[in-house]
Amino acid sequence: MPEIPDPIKEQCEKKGGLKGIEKALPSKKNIKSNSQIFKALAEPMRLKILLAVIEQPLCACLIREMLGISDSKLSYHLTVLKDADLIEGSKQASWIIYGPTKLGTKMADIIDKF
Amino acid sequence: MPEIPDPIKEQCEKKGGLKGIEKALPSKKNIKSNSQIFKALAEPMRLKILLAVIEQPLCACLIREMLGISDSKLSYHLTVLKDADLIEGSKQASWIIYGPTKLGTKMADIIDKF
DNA sequence: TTGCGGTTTCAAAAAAATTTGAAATGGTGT
DNA sequence: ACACCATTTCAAATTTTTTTGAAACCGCAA
Repeated sequence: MPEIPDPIKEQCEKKGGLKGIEKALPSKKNIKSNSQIFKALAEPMRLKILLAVIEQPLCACLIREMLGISDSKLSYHLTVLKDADLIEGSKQASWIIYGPTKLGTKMADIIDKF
Repeated sequence: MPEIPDPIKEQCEKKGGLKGIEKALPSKKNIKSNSQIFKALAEPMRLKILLAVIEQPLCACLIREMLGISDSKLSYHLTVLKDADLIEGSKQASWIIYGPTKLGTKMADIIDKF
C-alpha cells in the first residue's frame, strides 16, 4: 500500500481499512437495482415522459404526439421506464394508457426537491 | 388527432391539451441538469465510488485499490461524478482526496430511502 | 536537474445504448 | 374475412459511452 496522507490513512484504518469501507456499502443487488432506476431517468426524454404521465395518464399516441418522435423510438423508451418500474401501462380498447408507479411518483418528488 | 378514450381525452383537455401538459413540466434546462445527475449514478461502479467517499474521503489510489480497476478507468468515472457535481477533489501533496458534495450526499440519502 | 509517485489526458478500440424502418401483433368495426 | 388503428418487436445501422494502454502533467524529494 502506498504511503497515504496520515489523517486519511488513520481514518481509513479506523473504519477497518478498505475492506471495512466496502462492507459498509449497500449490497451489490441494491446498488444494481438503484443504478437501473437512475439509468432509466438519465435520458431527458424519459424524464419528460415520466413527468408528463404523472401530470396526466396518457396513451402512447399522445405521448408520441407531444414529443414528436417515431412509434418505435417511443416504444423503446417506454420499455426502459417500464423495466425500471417507474411507469405502468393499462389496456383500454385499442389504447395503452401509461401512468406512474409509486416509485415513479416518488422519484418525481425527488426531482422537485432539487 | 386520433379518437382517444373519452375519460383520457377529457382530462387531457381539462389540462389544456398536450400543450398544457408540456407547459406544466419543468424547464428543459432543469430536466437536462437532473438527467446528468441520474446518468452519473446510472453505473453501479460510480454509485459505489460516491457511497465509499461519503463513508470516508479517499484518494484516487485507494479507490482504485478498493475497486480493482485501472488508473485511467477510474479517472474517467471520477470525472463523470465531478462533472455532475456529486463529488469534489482536494489536493493534498501528491494526492487528490475525493469527498462528496452536498448534492452527492443528498443523492445518497435518497438511495438509503429505497 | 533528475527520478519517482499520483493522477489525468489522449486517441483508438471495444462495448453499450439508441435509432430506424419494416414487419408483426392485437383489438375493433364493417 | 378484410381493413384499419394502436403498439410492440425485430435486426441492422448509428450514435454514445466506456475501456484501454501509452503519454503527459504535476508536485515532492534528493
